[in-house]
Amino acid sequence: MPLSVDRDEGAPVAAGSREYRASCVNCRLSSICLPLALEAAEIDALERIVQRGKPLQKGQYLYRESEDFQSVFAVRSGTLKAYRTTDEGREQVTGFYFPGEILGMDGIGNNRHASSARALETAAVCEIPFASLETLSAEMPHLQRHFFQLMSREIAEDQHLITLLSKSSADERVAALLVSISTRNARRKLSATRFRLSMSRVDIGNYLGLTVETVSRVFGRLQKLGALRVDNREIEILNGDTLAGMADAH
Amino acid sequence: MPLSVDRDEGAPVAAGSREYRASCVNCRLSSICLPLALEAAEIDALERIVQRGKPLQKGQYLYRESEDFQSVFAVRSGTLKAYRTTDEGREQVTGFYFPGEILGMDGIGNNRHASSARALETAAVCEIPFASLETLSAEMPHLQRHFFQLMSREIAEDQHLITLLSKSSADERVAALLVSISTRNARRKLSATRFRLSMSRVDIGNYLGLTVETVSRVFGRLQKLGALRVDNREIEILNGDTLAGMADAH
DNA sequence: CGCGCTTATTGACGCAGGTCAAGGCCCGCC
DNA sequence: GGCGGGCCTTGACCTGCGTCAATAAGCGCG
Repeated sequence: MPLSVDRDEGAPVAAGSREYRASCVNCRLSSICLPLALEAAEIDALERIVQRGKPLQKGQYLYRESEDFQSVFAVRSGTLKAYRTTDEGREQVTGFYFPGEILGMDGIGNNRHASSARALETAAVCEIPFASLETLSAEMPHLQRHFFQLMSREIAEDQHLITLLSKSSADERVAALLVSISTRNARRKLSATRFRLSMSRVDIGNYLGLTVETVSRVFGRLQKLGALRVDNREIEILNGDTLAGMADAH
Repeated sequence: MPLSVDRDEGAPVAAGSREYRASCVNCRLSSICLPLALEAAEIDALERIVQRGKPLQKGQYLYRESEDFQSVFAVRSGTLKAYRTTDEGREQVTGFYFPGEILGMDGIGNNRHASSARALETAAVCEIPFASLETLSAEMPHLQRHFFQLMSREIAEDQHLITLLSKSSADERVAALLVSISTRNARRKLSATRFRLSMSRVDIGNYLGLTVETVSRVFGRLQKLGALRVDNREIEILNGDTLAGMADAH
């Protein structure tokens, strides 16, 4: 019996049509995605540049490494992973993206995507053409600031992951990921203690610099400790403090 | 006998006064630091907001984690390291910054510095108050774009480091760092094959997620392979191809 | 509703790199 | 120029996680 069910969160509250043109105004995620300080007219202007495509199926690419960079994307529903492929063909997952979060910003630097992104489950995204965003930012200080901030936070998060990879044990890494997912769920008013992982053990391991086997064993250990209940991809956090303690130990 | 000597590179070509107000126009690093497309009037405007402080001595802080964020900084001479301290007091070096490079951008996200920065040797920096930079960016599209690009590249570089930490052996990590330093030297018209490391083995190890002992052993191995000549902090790259091959193996 | 594939768990074993310890060297300072 | 404290190297040993292998448990699909 599943512990929880994720629903389609990005959809405007009272829309439900097959049309993909939803509005930021009605979007439940706008508080995460947009600068709070925008005024109605500004949201309107922004709204006009945002494009909505048809949903991505599980496994479909949103963009691929070294493709021309045109847009950044906001997740409306579902989860995506971003990853880079090294010359020798190995993958490194660089992030998981949940509803309300923005991805693709690593492509701005040299006008081509520095990573690939694909859907971990059926997912919908808003496309934000970067050229328009730049123009608009020059006119709307709040928006400009917001994007500087978003990018800066991405840097700070990457640095957090760097620290994790460089200094933490397998247990600490997994705990940190679970805490991160839990926190981000809470931000989206979902349960912080029960959720379904949208990513496989392989993806988790890849992201955290561990093998599948190790991830699996860590889940086992955390369960034995009573911090967690794991039923395949369903997770219940039984002791958030223990977990948080491990997550930023060291 | 030292293999090479680094000189003060940031100084304007023909200045040499004790005054700290130098000009971007004369700065030999402007091609790295500034957007190429700026016009004279624009450089002038930028120039007016840039502040130059007195040089930092080795070990001095440029800024500290969780201090109020006011400015980003461009390195004029010397080298700095940026690092974060985890709750338990461990350090993680997140980057080394050479002349022409910009640091401090991770503080924009929540108006406080996400890392600390200190000088690895005597160093001079240009301070760029971020509020002024924002205002100016709104008026100068090239500048706005330049900063978006700088931040994006920082993200891409962090992701590179993530991959390195997650997937590479000790040898590969050290090789990658040396290649990176070499490339950045070349960009600044310094020797790509002979240079003096401004950071200690401890810093290198910390940055790469290795212990000092391992770093030392790797230097030994690379030397035995004939890829390198190491004399304390003096490095001579004897076989760049071997090194580059190792750096992005995997 | 059962076949086959992908995903996850569990165990046995080996090794890269961490840890501990000892000794040498560089460099600033008196 | 000699003293002292950091920095670097080297060796011996240990361990956490990777590797390999076998089994089980989910899940789409006919």
